[in-house]
Amino acid sequence: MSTVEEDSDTVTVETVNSVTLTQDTDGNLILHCPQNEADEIDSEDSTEPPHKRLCLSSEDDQSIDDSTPCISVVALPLSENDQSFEVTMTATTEVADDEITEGTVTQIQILQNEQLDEISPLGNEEVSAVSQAWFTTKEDKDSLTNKGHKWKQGMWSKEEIDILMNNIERYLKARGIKDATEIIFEMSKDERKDFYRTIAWGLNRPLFAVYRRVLRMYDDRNHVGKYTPEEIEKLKELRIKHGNDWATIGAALGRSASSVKDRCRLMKDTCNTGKWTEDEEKRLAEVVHELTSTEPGDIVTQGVSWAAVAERVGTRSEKQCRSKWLNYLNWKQSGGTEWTKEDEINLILRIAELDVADENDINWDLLAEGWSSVRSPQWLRSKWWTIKRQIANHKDVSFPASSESPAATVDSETITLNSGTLQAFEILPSFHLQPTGTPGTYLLQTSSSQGLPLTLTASPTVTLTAAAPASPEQIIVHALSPEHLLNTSDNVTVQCHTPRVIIQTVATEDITSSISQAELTVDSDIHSSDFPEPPDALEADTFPDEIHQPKITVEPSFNDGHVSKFSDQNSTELMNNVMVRTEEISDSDLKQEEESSSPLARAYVTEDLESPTIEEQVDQTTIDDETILIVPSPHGFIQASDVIDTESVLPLTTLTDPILQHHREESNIIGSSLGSPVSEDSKDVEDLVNCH
DNA sequence: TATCATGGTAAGGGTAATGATAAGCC
DNA sequence: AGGCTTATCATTACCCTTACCATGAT
Repeated sequence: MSTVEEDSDTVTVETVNSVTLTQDTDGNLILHCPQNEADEIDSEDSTEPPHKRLCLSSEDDQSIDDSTPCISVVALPLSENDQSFEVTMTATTEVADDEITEGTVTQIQILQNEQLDEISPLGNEEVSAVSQAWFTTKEDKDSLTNKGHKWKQGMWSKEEIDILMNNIERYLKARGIKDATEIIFEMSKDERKDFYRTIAWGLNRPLFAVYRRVLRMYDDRNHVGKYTPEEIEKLKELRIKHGNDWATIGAALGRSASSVKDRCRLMKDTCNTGKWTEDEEKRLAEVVHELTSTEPGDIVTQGVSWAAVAERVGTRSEKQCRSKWLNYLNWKQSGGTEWTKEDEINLILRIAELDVADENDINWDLLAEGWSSVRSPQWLRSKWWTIKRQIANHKDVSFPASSESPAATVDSETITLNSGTLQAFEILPSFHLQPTGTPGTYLLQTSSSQGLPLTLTASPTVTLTAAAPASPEQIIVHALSPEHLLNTSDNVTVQCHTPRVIIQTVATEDITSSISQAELTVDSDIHSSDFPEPPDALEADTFPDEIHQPKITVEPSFNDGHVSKFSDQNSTELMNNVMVRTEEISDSDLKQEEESSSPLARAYVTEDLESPTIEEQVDQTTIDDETILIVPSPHGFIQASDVIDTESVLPLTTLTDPILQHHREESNIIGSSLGSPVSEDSKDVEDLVNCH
């Protein structure tokens, strides 16, 4: 039991356990409390959050008066895996920030979540064995690992930086210090005692990592930018004069010590620039193999001392050597193949399949293994980064996290390719693809009148099925009569027998041109009987406050179809997948749409560019992995705020046999126009409209 | 004196972004 | 041929970990 108090006031917050009190940007106080250890052992079933144990009391009953802050407490269980919970407290009378002194915080900030497993009975000695320990040696780390500690490594996430900044901000306020640089660069060790420990609260990083991060952040000689030729010249002189005294050199140049150190690493009098000569490449290969005791043709991506390699190569820096080797030479030597569009899609699919919570958790070595067109794990990682960068908002897109904040994770992934293959790849915010109680099972929620192009099977289970596209360019036809959805129930459960749902965005002109030369694919639901009944948890009571909205549950059944499946075999297998596709249309487009009542302009069609006949496609539906669903949105993706009227979505009924029959007749002709990207001929669109 | 806590430096492996250039397309 | 776009190769500023050291307190 620990006691938390606002030292300047009368309110005491008591809990049976240790708590962490933090403050968010809105000024709300966040009380974070780990569940009592005794309750949490293997308690998957014990879903009762411990918030009932919280109690607020007044420290001094007599002192209660108008100035006593009234604090409301809301307990928010965080997740099923995290036995801790979060409490948001709102004070109705203002609690000044500087009243929360550092001393108070020291008492409050005892533990945060399950990683802080050494609960101190007194509260202020132990915070985290990780964030409070200055450890850099292997023994220290092994020791902590053996005790069951885990900590984060690698690049800092935005969230971590936010926590750090908040901590620093609070520290400054508590001490009445304006600028953190005073503490970091001017104060003596003694004066800033506990500074780093205090600001490391809530961060699951070694104290040393926090220290480094803070130094860099507040060093105004860092992030100065590109070195000018004059600076380079001066740097060379200083180097001769001061050797490896980076601090002195940096001070003379107005750069940080690490900056000048790093810059010097890139400079070598004997360094060539530009294209590598054959001789240089040959030398590099020989040196790498010699130093790593490997043979030409072996794949070497780790354990290379690049400084030593560069020394031996002579004409290139360590960075140049490393880059050349990992991005080209090793791959070339070991008989690598060219990277293709299919590889790109395959990469996206495989990463999606990994279902990792953090991009840093991706094992690139494993992913690259046996993939002949991947030049190295490092290269693959940068390839992924390049793909991601092709979307405008990639910086706002967080990687899907599976367990924390369910609604904000899966639904925010957006990966757009501007190549000719996939126009986009995203899980739409509007769909609220929310994890349910069943692992791997999500609730896909749509707006109320939205008719998704789904194929209904036995009610209430709706089955997503896919026609088989022959290439990534294909759009698969799928539609669902809105009446079906609405008649069935307000909550429709859809089970999807596919590895994943990809929600794809296409521009209006893209789909128009697609339609113009498209051939329709017969809608096939031959797998409908294979699907198990949905768990009860997915029924109507899942979202009691939104029962008027159709809900579609998508249950991915991840298979082990990996590189081997996609890379070398017929591409017809490649996109036998379920996709949810949206269209990018402007508001005026929507308006026009309503006026003209021509939803068929965005019909669900299959653009078959590679399969010669419709029959062949139907046969391929036996390998349904993905389906494309097309839903219009002015944003290119459906936002929660989008109002999607039924009119703007093609109902299933318009894709019944007459149309399909019509296109079946034409398919042999159109199907021969392989790869032709755009056709001005809009006959198919007109046909669809007419049929409607 | 030995040990620990704390703060610090240097080396080097690595990432993310940009620049330069080649290749492809119209 | 020339301009434009895209892909690839090369470069570099910055990031992070590891190993090790210094110093003062206990």
